Amino acid sequence: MRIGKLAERTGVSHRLLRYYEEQGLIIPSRAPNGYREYTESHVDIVLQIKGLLDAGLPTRIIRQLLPCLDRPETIYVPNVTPEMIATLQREQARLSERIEFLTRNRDAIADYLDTVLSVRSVNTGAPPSVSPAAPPGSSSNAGPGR
Amino acid sequence: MRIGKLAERTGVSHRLLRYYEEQGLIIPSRAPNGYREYTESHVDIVLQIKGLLDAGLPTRIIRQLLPCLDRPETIYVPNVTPEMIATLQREQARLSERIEFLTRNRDAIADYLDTVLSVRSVNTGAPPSVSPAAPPGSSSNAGPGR
DNA sequence: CTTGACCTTCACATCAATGTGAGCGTTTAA
DNA sequence: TTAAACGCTCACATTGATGTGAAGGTCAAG
Repeated sequence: MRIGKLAERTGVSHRLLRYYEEQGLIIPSRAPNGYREYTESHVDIVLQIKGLLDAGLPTRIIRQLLPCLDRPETIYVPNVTPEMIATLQREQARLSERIEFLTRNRDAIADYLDTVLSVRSVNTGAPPSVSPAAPPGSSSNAGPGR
Repeated sequence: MRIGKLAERTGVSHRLLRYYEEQGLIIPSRAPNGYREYTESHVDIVLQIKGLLDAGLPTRIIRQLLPCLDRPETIYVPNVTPEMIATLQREQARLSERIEFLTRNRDAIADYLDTVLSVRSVNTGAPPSVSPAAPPGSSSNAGPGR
């Protein structure tokens, strides 16, 4: 399929699809006339990219992650360097941290909503307290942060 | 404390602390000479902001979230509008989505690492080469629409 | 053949999060 | 009293993810 169709299927703009390509995240083939040609699997990949970007990961990392988020049989890359493994482990830890942090904050919001809604429905009495989320490991983030 | 101390305590640069202020995320008082004066609780708030930013939330949203993630005494339920509640509920859902997505991806990375490491420990010969990019048949995990 | 939809590249614009530095005032300590 | 260290504002620079538009090529339908 061509770029317009892929944009429609994924909800990602033409511009961004070209940007992803420029960043080395997708590599469409070209028709004789120069048009980009995408396959069905590109739909999944673009959705994946979109999700990771939305999750706050930079393209630089996504580029490294993508080959590892595929089906098990297709994934043994010949030249898997120790640095690559280290990067993945780091990123895995980073994701865990992020997940924890987001979870704590989501729960804090939930508590807040509970409090507000219950107080609202009763309209009097001392407002209960919710505990805030402590930020994770905090300073000196090794990787080049965003 | 003044801005230098806060920067040191939080690992956030002077410039960013002023930026957060400009964005309405922190509101220090001013000494007679114009210097910003921060309290102890600003340390926590800045750490909180840092974490949320790192988690991919924009300042615009953080601004709305912060009053709900604050210290117990401050949760005195101000004029909380229905729109505010709706925003929070939306953001809560968004956080949940993000958490799920990140979790799936983290687990996918974990699987990959497991595979690679176990293959590595058994592997005695050169692994067969594989097509460099975009192997067909990907359906591992489609991103959540948004 | 012309029109319109779709594609191409190139390039400038924008927004958020940061960095950096200039130019100037304040505090501190030798 | 002077220098170092710190603070202030203003403002331009940069990076990453996007938008937008110009100038033009391809192609199907009228």
